[in-house]
Amino acid sequence: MLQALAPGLLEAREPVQRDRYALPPLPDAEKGVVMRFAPNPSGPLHLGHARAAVLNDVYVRRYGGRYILRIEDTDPKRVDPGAYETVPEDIRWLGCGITETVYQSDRLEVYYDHARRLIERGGGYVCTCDNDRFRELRLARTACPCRGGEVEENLARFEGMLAGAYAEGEASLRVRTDLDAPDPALRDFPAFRILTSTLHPRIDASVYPLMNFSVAVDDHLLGCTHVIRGKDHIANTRRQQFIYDWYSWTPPHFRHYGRMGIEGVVLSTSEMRAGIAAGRYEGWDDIRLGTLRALARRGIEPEAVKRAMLAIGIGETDIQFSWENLFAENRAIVDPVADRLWFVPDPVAVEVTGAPPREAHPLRHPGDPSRGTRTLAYDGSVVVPAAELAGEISLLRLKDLFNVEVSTVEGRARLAYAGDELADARGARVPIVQWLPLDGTVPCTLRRPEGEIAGVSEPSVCDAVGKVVQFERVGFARIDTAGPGGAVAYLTHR
RNA sequence: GCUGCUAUAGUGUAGUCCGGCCAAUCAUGUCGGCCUUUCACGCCGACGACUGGGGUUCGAAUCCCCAUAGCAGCACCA
Repeated sequence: MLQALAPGLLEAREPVQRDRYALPPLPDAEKGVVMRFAPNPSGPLHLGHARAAVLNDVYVRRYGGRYILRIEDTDPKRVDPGAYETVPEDIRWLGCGITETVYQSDRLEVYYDHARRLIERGGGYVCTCDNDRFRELRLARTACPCRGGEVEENLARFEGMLAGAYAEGEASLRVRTDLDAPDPALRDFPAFRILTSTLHPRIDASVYPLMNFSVAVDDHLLGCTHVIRGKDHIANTRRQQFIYDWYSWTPPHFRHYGRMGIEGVVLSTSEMRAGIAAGRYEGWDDIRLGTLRALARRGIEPEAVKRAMLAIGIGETDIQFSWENLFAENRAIVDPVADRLWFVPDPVAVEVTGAPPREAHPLRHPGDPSRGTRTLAYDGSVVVPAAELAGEISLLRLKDLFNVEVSTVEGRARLAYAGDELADARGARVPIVQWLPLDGTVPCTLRRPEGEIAGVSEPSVCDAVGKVVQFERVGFARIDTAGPGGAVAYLTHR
């Protein structure tokens, strides 16, 4: 219509209707990309990891190419053996298109070999200085005594490190950078250390590469074209640049997104582990945690996480992640598919007078009647939420049943049949409440981060185990377990 | 302290590179209304922001400077 009347107007009014989930283009990506997600296997993945995993995944899908999952397990102190299982599981749940998985602990010889080459090029030296001493020298922009050594000597000392000639902490291999670098963090940073006090769960080793070395070597060897990571790595990117320079390698394109704070949950893996050990949390999927498995348990769809991350994008601004935004994404996904079910919180049993038994047939989904109805047999007594009887209410409608008058006799509420007409309830602007037959309920606990709500649900809750349903007038919930003895559901969000 | 990054409504985000089309986009949120046998979904409307101060310019959210704030790094962690 408008198109016909004023075609020009329509066009003018359409200013780049940008896709909320679109990401900016990557440079030099037209011929495909190689990207990686490189977590430390210290525990299950959380929302912070999801951002990196999703951003990289989406770019690989967009441009085509390889997506490497690189397990960065070069610090045995920060390896949780269980994470070798849980990390890939979480990645699978998120739906990332990983094409290959690499374990850094399998590649120690590669790193040793490159260490030798670095030394040969004059880019590395074995340092046996005391830590505090070195720190002072670095701040003073002064070379430490080890820095001037010959290549042959450094090579020999490095082999000594590998052969066990030095104890933990006695020697390290440093990258020769620029002592005048304005940022002290860049001056002759370490590339390898000796660690014997903690055993590695997968390998027998005592000389480990540090992150900046192994990451630079792997990114190059694995052919990474683009690296997207958090802003906290900016200093590392600069450090790694020195390594690329020593080998005359072309570095990948780097992109750093801002810090993401998450309201209300613990994100630190060590803190979560401590809480679980202390019994404060039930496990890694405790719904008060920010792990992906906790989200899954609550009924958050991976696609919702993905969309929320894409909406945030790769901006360099530090942001505060808001659950509201994630919930909105999830609601949009779940609302069209979730079956409706009645959950009566804090149920009160009440007798209803004046109406013979009959059946109610609420729709499974109001937007799709073809999905059918459930059957609830009213036979004279019902349970309703206590909150509905609390006020000065004189009239209610039992949903899909009939209207009732509310009265109080000797301190107890009683309901009396007040007609079938929906219009009466509408006209009186009276609440339409969920109810259940007194003898046809299953005990149901609705668990939320803020606490549990005891209630009852209709028996068909047992058919929905593992699914997200909508408890009408309460919110969406994932049915965790259910049987004749009772059900446990987790509130997803309202 | 040193080094660096960032700064648009409650939250997220577009616009910033290449000043004017920005009396600033979209989403979410909150409030109000409509629809509806759910307080869901949908629809309509309202609310709400360019950190501050200088400068350049006919014109600045956009460029420059200063200030302020937040964050990060300065680990033999990733």
